Amino acid sequence: MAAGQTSQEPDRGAAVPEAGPDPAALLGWYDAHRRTLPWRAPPGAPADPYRVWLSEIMLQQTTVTAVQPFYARFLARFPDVNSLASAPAEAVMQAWAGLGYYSRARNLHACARTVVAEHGGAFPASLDGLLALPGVGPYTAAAVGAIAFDLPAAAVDGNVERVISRIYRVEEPLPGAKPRIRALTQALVPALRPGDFAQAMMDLGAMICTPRRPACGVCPWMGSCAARAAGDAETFPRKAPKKAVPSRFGAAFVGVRADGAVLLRTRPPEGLLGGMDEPPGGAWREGDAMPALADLLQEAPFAAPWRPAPGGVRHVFTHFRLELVVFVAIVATDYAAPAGMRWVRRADLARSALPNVMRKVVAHGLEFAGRARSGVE
DNA sequence: CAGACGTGGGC
DNA sequence: TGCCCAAGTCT
Repeated sequence: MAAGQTSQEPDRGAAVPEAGPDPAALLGWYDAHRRTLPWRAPPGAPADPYRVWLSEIMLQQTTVTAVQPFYARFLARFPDVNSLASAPAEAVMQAWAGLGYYSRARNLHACARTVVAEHGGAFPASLDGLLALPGVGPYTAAAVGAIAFDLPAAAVDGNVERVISRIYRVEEPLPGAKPRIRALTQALVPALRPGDFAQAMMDLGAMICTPRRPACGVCPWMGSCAARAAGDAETFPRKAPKKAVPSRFGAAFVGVRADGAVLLRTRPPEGLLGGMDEPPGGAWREGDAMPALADLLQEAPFAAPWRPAPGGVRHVFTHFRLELVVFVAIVATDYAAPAGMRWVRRADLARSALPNVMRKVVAHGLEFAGRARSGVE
């Protein structure tokens, strides 16, 4: 659609919805068009709270496509809350490596242990009980409550914010509009099938009421949508302008043993990539350009014949861009790991808790080491 | 409450 | 390339 003007008031002449959105109409659409997802119980079957909770945590700020393989592997490895609670933290971080937002994994593990220690292994069936669990906020508590326990809770995620802001043409930008959107949503939650209603709202947002080019022509609520009537659905929800993301620069040091093993350490438990593995690295400094190689080399974790691998590694985080020079040094197989670090054999790298940015660093360093050893450079 | 917190895909 | 987006939570 044409985006239309961005600062308009409701058109006096525009068509106006004849009635409010009907939850039953949405449920009817859901029964016919619902997505089949691995964490979803078949129609009419009760949902497993553990699986619902696990999927909701994984899906926070993460696409269904990205979650699917992680969910399958994770569930195979930790089939129930007891197996997760009794697992070591490293195993959980390893299973989460690559999914991002690693505090979710820490909180997931803490949550499983809380459920086992304080709730006898059963998830609390109340909103307050769920909300008290680590990593469970207003959205997740409502989603698990509605889907797994039939609580008439409003699970308001990004999909629902988009759907509701269009239906009612909410002019206030996010995040300020959240309380209003939540109240508007809560008023629609049906006493029967609240879990299906929650999932229907998400499917509607994901399949029909999409951020760009919404398929208003096949929407079960098209007759009740103020934005559709005004022809500017795509401009909702209104959002506060974003800030520019700064760049940071630094060095990573990939120590490679003659037998191919790589030197890794584990990051501190809190903060960026908390609890995840990495090759040792220097500080990441904000700026406009990469510091001189000689300056970066000052931060080498130990003395070795460090050489910069051509190209480096770029990565984009939510709040900054990162550019790393990857220094590589090949050392003897009997070289002892410095304090706080360990040698990880090539075959074991896949089972380490390397976040993707650090996987890129290791791959880049190993590629250069391989070429250097075969004398191809 | 604004900022921290990953990653990959679409356009 | 760059910007936006995706089932948020915690501090």
